[in-house]
Amino acid sequence: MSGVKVTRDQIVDRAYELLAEAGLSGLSMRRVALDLGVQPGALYYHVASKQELLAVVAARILKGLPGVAKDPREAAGDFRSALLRVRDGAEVVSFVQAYRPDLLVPTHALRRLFTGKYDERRAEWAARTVVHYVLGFVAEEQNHAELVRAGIVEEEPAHSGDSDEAFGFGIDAILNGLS
Amino acid sequence: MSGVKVTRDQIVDRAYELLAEAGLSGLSMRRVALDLGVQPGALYYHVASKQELLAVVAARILKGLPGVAKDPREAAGDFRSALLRVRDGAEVVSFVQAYRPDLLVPTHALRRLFTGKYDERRAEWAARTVVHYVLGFVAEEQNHAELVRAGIVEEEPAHSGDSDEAFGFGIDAILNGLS
DNA sequence: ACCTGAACACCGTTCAAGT
DNA sequence: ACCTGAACACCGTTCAAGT
Repeated sequence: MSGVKVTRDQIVDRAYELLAEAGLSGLSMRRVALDLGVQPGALYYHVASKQELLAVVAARILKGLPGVAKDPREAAGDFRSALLRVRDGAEVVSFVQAYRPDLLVPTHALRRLFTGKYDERRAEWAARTVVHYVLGFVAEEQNHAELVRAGIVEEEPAHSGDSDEAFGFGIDAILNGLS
Repeated sequence: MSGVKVTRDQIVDRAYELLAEAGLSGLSMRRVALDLGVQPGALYYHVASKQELLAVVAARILKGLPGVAKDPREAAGDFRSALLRVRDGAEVVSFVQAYRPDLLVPTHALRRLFTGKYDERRAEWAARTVVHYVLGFVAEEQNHAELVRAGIVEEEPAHSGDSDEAFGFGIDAILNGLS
């Protein structure tokens, strides 16, 4: 009836907010449409598919990450922090890395940091090694958090600083081995 | 009408086959029920939820992996091979690692291998570092493969041995840094 | 150009009722 | 004990028709 106008930016904004608030299972095309006061089909005039939408959302998750990082350790930490800011952030970014690897800033930034020590091929591999570790680590953190939230799994008594230490242990080992 | 009997094993078997053949998007409770000639609701007498079913399927994916591996490098390679044998294997195992970490053999095996060099906490961290890397690496490999299969992304001309080399580069660096 | 209305082909899960 | 039938509350995507 009404014929409300929607922009691509509004769609991306709402999708990002839904992801942050409700996680990946709460982010549906139909819910985005409902929140924007529009029929589901209307979204497909602005966005080709949910996958394309997720790619743009992933880019937004990583927006603000330094294109040129100081050192790899800090870059990995910033990467993890950005992922943790949004529910299921690692899963979304992990998918997009396979979908549109060019959209992901951290890999570029890390590759540049290794370009001095290695040839181009190995610098790429080194960057991906770090990225894979971070994504794997945070994916487990967030999957666990989702299960706790759903009441399927009980929270472990281990205090939260523990996972920071575990994360640090891992990248230190990796960066150590890479140099 | 008919009242066909189904066992939990049949359900798990069919779920595993569907995953291997059609990937995670092809594995639905309704499809499993259809293939077994039973109504969807019947499955819930044998299995609490799809998540529980996935946990058992994940255990089957990793079945046959040595509980006591020779060295970490070989253990990591075996782990990757097992994941690659089934479509979306890494994603399924990644989820189950957060759901029921106790079910996963490779983490145990790797932890044991590090128990000599480290105290208990660090041995656990070292094992998880390797596991996170392997899961992250294979998840990207398989996500990419799914997108190629769906025709959403074109296959890259890089020959397949390349990813073996990239994988080896990563674990070598990690294991190097861990010792 | 952009949206509605309505459909298509699906999901996971629950539960009274049947055997 | 185990299954059916049927519902509940959803999905992503397409597309003729309207404005």
